[in-house]
Amino acid sequence: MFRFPVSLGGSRDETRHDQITPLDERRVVVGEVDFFSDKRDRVSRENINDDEDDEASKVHVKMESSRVEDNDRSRDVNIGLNLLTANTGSDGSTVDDGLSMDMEDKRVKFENAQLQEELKKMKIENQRLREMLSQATNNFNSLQMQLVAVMRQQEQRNSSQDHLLATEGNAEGSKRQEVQTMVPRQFMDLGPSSGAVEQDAEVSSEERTMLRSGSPPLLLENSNPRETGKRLLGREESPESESNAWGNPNKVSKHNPPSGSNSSNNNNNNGNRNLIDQSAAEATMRKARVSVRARSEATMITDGCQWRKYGQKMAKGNPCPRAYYRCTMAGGCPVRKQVQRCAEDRSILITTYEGNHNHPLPPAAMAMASTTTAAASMLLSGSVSSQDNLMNPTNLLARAILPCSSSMATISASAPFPTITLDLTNSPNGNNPNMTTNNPLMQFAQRPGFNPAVLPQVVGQGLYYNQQQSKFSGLQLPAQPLQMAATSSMAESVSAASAAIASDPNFAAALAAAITSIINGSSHQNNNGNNTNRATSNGDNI
DNA sequence: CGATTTTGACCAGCGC
DNA sequence: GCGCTGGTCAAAATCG
Repeated sequence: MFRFPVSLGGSRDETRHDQITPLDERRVVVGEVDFFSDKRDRVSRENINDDEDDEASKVHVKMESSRVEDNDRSRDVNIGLNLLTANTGSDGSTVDDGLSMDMEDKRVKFENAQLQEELKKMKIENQRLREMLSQATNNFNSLQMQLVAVMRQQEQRNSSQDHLLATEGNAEGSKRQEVQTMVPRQFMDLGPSSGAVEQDAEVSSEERTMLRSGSPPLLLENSNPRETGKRLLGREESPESESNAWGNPNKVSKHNPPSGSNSSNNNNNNGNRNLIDQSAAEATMRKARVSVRARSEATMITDGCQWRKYGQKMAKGNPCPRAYYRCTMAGGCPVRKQVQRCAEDRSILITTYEGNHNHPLPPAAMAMASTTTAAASMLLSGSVSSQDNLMNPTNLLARAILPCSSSMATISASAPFPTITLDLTNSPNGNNPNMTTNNPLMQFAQRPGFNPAVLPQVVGQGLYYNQQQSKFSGLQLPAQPLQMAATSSMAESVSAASAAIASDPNFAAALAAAITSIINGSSHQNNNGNNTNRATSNGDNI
């Protein structure tokens, strides 16, 4: 377990190495045998550097082929000129030139055929290498998930018996078994394919209604029905993307009283369960909000995404206006955020994220997405029970996301939306003065030149899971065991952290230490007297 | 000229 | 029913 972050990063590197090395070797074999000699003939003439790597040589191959064609054309041109000269002479010379031209043409055609054949081979090889790469990536993900499952098992073993899950009855036990088997499966499904997004869009509103009708009130209360009716139709997003927009659950919630009386119906729908789970999780994730408090003089924290401001309002009780932004990195991306300065301390910028990106993200933006997604998962997973102690998954996950989060991650019970607040202001009146010195993250954050507004990127850096991952992270479904929610959230958090290690070498050491401390601490965590986390479930459902 | 921001209007939920 | 509020829209203005 201690080696988890390191081994993950290492495994990823090794995986990459394992992937690349044979590929490179293979590529060298194919490339050198097929092209190198041919290349030398021309390279010697063209003074092309022989020290190119394989990728470059691949590109160069294409250039070579094109150059060959150019040379062929030039030959043709020269021949044509000769013919013109010859035509001015005797007929015999014309015949001779015609014969030589045929020979030349045949030779050129043969060379072209050879090159095309080699190109075909290269394409096939390239395809095979891609398949190998994707397979290796899938293997990596599955292994990662298995690791998370193992971690979770160990955590369960170490956790006390009065865990809040015990309150959910014995039936939970069987569900736990399901969790441990389903989670890796889910991760296996997190491949690059995006088809499931469309699948979600195809889930009928009735199914969603049934699903959500069994939700705890938390998952239902946040109806945002503004986007129903005419406005819904008038939105710029396509109907398909509309299903991913955060307005969609509102329509559903309108149909569903938050009574939770239909939960039995949900249990009867095991056939469509996975599909429904995903869509509902997605909807749930959209409703959850993650608020990041950071000290920044800028108007907006840097989170790597492209945002377009679509509104500004004066919020009650705050002299500072609240700005509304929408993600513009992809058309129909449902992610939005609100930016507002804190009324009490205007140096604090409060950024509230909502929704999940439906498009790949650059590394910097992945950070925000992964942080908010993991935090939302954390929030929702912890919302199932009113019991709150250190064994509550909320706290576990808070520690996973922010090892220093015992006093940094708070969940609002009063907000109209379930909102988790990641307080990165590190205010002097913080609850845990030792936090910043004991925690690698905060040590990192305290480095000179570190912008606290970018901390979310650092915390969640690298979780390159798009919609698929978001769905996975949102598996906190009403009919799903809480354990599953906790596991998935934990998995996501760990994934985010491990991805960060792999993607940000400068921060690898600090994060590795942080994650190590998390994992290590999970086995004996009830002792934290400094925990002041107000991780309470949203009040409406309690 | 396209993208982004500004800003007033509009809509729906909620409380009284 | 009315007013308040939060959230969104969309035309105009601005920016690069």
